[in-house]
Amino acid sequence: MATNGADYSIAVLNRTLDVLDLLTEAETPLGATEIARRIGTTKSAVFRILANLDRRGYVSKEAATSRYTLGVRLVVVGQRALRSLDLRHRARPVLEELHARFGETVNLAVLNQGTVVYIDMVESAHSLRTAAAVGALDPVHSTALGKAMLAFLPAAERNAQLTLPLVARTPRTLTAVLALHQELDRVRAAGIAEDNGENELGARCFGVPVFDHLGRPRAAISLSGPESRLDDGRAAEIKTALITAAGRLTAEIAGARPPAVPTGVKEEAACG
Amino acid sequence: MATNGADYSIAVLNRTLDVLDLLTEAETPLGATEIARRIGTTKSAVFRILANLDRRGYVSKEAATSRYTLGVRLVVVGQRALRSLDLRHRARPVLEELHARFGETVNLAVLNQGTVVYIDMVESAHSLRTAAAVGALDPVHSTALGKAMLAFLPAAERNAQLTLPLVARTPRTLTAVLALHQELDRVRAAGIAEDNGENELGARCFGVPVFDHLGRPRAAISLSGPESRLDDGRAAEIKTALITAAGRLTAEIAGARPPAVPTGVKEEAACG
DNA sequence: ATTTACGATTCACTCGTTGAAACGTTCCGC
DNA sequence: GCGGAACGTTTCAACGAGTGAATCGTAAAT
Repeated sequence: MATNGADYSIAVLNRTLDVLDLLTEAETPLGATEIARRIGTTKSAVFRILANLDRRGYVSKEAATSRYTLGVRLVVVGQRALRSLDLRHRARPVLEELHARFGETVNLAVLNQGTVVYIDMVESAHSLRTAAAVGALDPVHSTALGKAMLAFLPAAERNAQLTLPLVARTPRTLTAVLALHQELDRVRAAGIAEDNGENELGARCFGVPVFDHLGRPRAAISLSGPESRLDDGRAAEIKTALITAAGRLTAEIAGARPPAVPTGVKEEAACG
Repeated sequence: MATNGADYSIAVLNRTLDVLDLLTEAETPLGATEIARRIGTTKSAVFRILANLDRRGYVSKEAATSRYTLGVRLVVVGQRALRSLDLRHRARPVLEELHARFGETVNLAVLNQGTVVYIDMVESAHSLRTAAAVGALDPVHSTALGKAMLAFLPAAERNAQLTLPLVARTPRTLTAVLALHQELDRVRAAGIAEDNGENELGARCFGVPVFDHLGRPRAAISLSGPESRLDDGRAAEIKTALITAAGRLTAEIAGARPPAVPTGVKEEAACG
């Protein structure tokens, strides 16, 4: 499809975001030349962009080495972004309730740029536990959270969210697109996604999508823990509880909606 | 002085950061037209900027109303920015130690764009306590943290960090530039800044700067609480402990340095 | 001491951002 | 229910602005 091509794209702006994204991934401060090389531009362009970002506090230049890091202003903006996610506020009590009932780690995540972004969580008190962090990222295809949202996305968008090739996080990760799509069919039928050591060996996770008022998956909640504690005996109860919880959340953020398993999410524009 | 004028300024980029800064301040989602009006540009420019930011997840467009909020990607970048502040890691034990000893709220902050940015804190366990949040902002002129850093900044930069007019947070806030400079002279002489209800009535706070290897104030730590508990009796002990703690931190981040009260920070380039 | 590589700076070119104007839609008041 | 206002969206020609190749000075590497 696409009348597109280059939309409303602004070159400088995209390069700027490339710089920020690169600095976000980077483990260590980066120099202008290296940044230019990695994002495929010239030194001078990057240099000027960095000068602008620095002046505004969005990046920080190490005085000694002239290398750059993410700036303090991004902490301010990021915290503000986090607090303004009202989804997070509404989900809190639901997460806490699930945590109280099962004693395992409970997560809230959204889909962003083809990755799962953790927005909130309540960690298990067990010493052996799964743990994520706010703002942390995980692949869509190897997590219950990702698969839960993916499954209920219109087919076109679904593919757009996949980063090919599907990297194997563990030997169990589904790396074949076809296999993943079949898995997503199962998820859609069951209303719940499952991850058995596909993202991290020994960890099991159940994820359920939360929908907005248009019936589009806007987030997902999950419960995760070591396989040893999440045996099939407990699984059934947990799954039911998750589906109920997600339904309640959907009902709340969507206004008034069928809270149960949404069965009818058809491909593309289901306006019937 | 300035050969400047417009430096390496990039128009689109500055406008983009204006948009982000505006969305950061905003309490509610904003439309393109309103943003344009507030930052003084045309609708179409803002619209295109927003389209670009949206595509990258830096802002989020409410599907229903076409109004914009800070995006999830900023949560990711912001959390990363926070974690990459190694100052924060190093300061943690110092903050915890001060908190353990006095049982009051202890803060770590840096100067950014003329405001105090809280980077980390350990909150008092008392029910009546001062409380800030990571990423929160406060004025430089009304806080002990701000005054502590301001006092040791070269005169030129000091003025650059002041947002005039100095707004009165309380009746006690110093709003006269001259009075503030006199206060900063006292802070410089004492090596510690004090805030007696200047930022919030009933709250008292002591702040000490932390220096980098060039002797420039890079951060400040503070201890704050209700005036009722921070009486002059305890103040002396607290002040000494703060100065010692900040000295230790300075020594650590600056490499090896005179950890005690830095007395000789002269105006401009003190390379003697 | 020599070399290399980096950050910083310059400048003419031209490509891409600009802003005014117009379109379609939604929302409000009458 | 109807007019109007205000919004988000789209278009387009013009010129201002960002580009990148080349250069300088400096700091690290051999």
